[in-house]
Amino acid sequence: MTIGQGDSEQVGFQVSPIEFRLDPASGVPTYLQLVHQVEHALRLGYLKPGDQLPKVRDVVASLAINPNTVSKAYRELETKGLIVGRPGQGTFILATLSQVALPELTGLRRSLRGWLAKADTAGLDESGIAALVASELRDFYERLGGSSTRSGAAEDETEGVA
Amino acid sequence: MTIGQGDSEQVGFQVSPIEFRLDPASGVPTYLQLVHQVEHALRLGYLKPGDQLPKVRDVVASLAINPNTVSKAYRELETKGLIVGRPGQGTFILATLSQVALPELTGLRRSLRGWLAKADTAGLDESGIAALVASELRDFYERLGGSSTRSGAAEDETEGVA
DNA sequence: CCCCCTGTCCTATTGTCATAAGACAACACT
DNA sequence: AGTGTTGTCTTATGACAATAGGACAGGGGG
Repeated sequence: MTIGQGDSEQVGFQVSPIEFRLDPASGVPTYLQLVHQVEHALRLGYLKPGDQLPKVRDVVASLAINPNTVSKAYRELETKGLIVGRPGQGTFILATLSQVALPELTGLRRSLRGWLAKADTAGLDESGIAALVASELRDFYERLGGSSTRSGAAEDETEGVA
Repeated sequence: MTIGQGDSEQVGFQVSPIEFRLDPASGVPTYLQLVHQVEHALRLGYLKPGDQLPKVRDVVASLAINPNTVSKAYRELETKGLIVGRPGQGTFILATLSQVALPELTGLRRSLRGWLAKADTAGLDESGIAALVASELRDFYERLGGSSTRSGAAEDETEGVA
């Protein structure tokens, strides 16, 4: 039972490997939160070309928002060339934003978890950690002025970790 | 009498120890960005009770925004009991949100900087780092459900990168 | 073929954000 | 007392976000 169309590859996930969440306190528009979450997943390799995004009506049901809001988010992602919507089938990933190999990313993730545990132990709560990270992240890239140790230029959107 | 503890000297800073910044791409309303920045500074100890915030008209001048927007931010902070506005004088910090002693926070900051450098070297750009941090931060507190693990002191430096 | 599912589009309405321009009230200093 | 500074408030206007409700178009399976 193959799900994939006659395309060159197969899917593997009928249900989406991503689950949207909303943070009403962030102040970020709903449609932008959806956009950011897809972009984040693309950067971290959680989503790859061919993967299917949640169906519009599913997102509507799970988040209790308006179809137009989801549509606006998907439209924005499609404009960027990241996804494509196919009526009757669903919405699918086209490109990737991943920059780092999986193993390296796993290492970074693990050490970051260690730091988080340490921050938690020190008494910082989620807001405090977010504040500290946001502060250092800003300082870090302010000091660099855009020049990374590697190469790479991208000045897309930035998302406050708050 | 005014609220100032001492009456002759309490200053030390005519100019505020905080400087507002705006990120138009974040989607966060301007007035909320100001609110968040003050709260962050309070959590990290950059601002303490008695400190003076930038004058409304100064913020207006430096950020090129409307006085009403700054006023809305300050009003929100005043409602929360964090600051107080005194006509003719300025706006001042009332409470603190700091949760961690300075030395511990400094340690956390240092190891975080190390991690950031490592992530940068690995090829992650600002957006990628923000994505990774946001992802792990969410996972971390999702797993805890709100219960912190603070018991002992943190002594081990986060792995790698000194 | 027909029906259902999918994404997409339309109009209208409501609420919030940000702006402009001006006025007022409390305080410090001369 | 008078002047200038500072925070606060009012009114009106334009833009955007999100909603409701309905309609249309492409694709697949019975």
